[in-house]
Amino acid sequence: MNTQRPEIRKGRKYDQVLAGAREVFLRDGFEGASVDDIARAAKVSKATLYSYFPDKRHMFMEMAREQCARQAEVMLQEIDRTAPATKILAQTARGVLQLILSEFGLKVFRICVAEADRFPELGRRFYETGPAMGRQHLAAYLREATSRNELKIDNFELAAAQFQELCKADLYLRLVFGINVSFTEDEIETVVQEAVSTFMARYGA
Amino acid sequence: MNTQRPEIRKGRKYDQVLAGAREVFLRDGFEGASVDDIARAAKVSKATLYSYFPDKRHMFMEMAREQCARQAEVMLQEIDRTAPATKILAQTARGVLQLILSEFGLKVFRICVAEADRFPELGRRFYETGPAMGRQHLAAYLREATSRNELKIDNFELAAAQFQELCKADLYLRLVFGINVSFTEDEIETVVQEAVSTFMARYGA
DNA sequence: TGAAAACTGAACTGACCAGTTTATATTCCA
DNA sequence: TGGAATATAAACTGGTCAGTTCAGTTTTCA
Repeated sequence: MNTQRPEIRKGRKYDQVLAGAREVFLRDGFEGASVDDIARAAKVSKATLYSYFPDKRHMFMEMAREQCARQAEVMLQEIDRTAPATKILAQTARGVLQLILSEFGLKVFRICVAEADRFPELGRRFYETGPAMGRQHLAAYLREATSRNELKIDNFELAAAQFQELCKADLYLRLVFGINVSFTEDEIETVVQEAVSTFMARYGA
Repeated sequence: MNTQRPEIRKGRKYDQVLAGAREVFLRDGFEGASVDDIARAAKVSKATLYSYFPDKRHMFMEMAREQCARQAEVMLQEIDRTAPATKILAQTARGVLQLILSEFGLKVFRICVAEADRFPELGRRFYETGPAMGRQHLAAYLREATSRNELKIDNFELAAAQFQELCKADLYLRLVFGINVSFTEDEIETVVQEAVSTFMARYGA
């Protein structure tokens, strides 16, 4: 998936720049963020920014890529792969929801959706390092569980995609469109359990 | 749901204006669309635009609201409510997919997602006239079918939301992030059938 | 038919912004 | 320690855009 190493990094203030970019992009969105603001937030001159990145878009893309990688790593560590399927699925569902319901997850999603047709590379990269990556890991698990007769699945990729979608039921659109700003543990847990139940009703052995 | 009648309509060129707004907003997005372009496309002066709408946002909102209502109406007419559940669900799934995979559906979704936090009313209205409306109709059907023992459901709203999400599996994110521009009938039909199968596995009587 | 309502075009205001340039200053390391 | 790499501040270019204003024209309808 790692298309190629861009190796854009040059100087000692690179991390400051990414931090400033993260702060401003997440606060103001892509169009809303001004490069001058980012330079100010990063305590760096505009010329320095432009020595690291060819333009604002690449600045955003690097910031998003780096954060996604970080978040994904956290999520994978938390999962206990020896437990029974219902437990693993519930853990996975909680992980997915924690990520996509977080402020970071939501803001990056918004920006990537908005920019995906003016800036196709951004959309593609987000899809691949985000949802597609998660789905692949999940599909791999589903294949394992099927091979030891814990689950019964033909189309692993689609089943994984279905599970991901089931996790969002009710909650995600309400968040994305600003009906709710956050949810209680109970609301989340209900959706998690219902997602697992529906999934297991179809795919349980 | 109809918060209040705005009754903004004033003059004889109102429909031209909405048509121009639709053309330009869907082509260029919200930020990308310029009011001068809309005026040009609508063959109307800018001053006339601003006599109908207080600002660009309200222009967009009216356009979107009117289109959503139109699309929803079409969808509801197509459904044969006397058929067995699997058939009705499959029809519904096809309807949902046709709408959300359409150029219009996608573009409006993109714009509403992007603007939802700068312009909360837009997000709310889209959610209510779009996904929430669809879910309500579906939940009402699920209640009927449960009462005649065709289905077995406790939480109608959540089940409806689950079904809506199942319809999107795999396809929707690939469209939103520009991995695919369109899908074959076969791809769609597979997702429809799998959505229905999973749903019925859990909720079939 | 004539006055009121709606519309026009074009200029204007006031603002914002991506990306470049340049002369100068700081930091690094061989 | 001195040259190379890196960073800075600030001005500048060339552009975009929402929304207003106004003098003048067209349409409507009583």
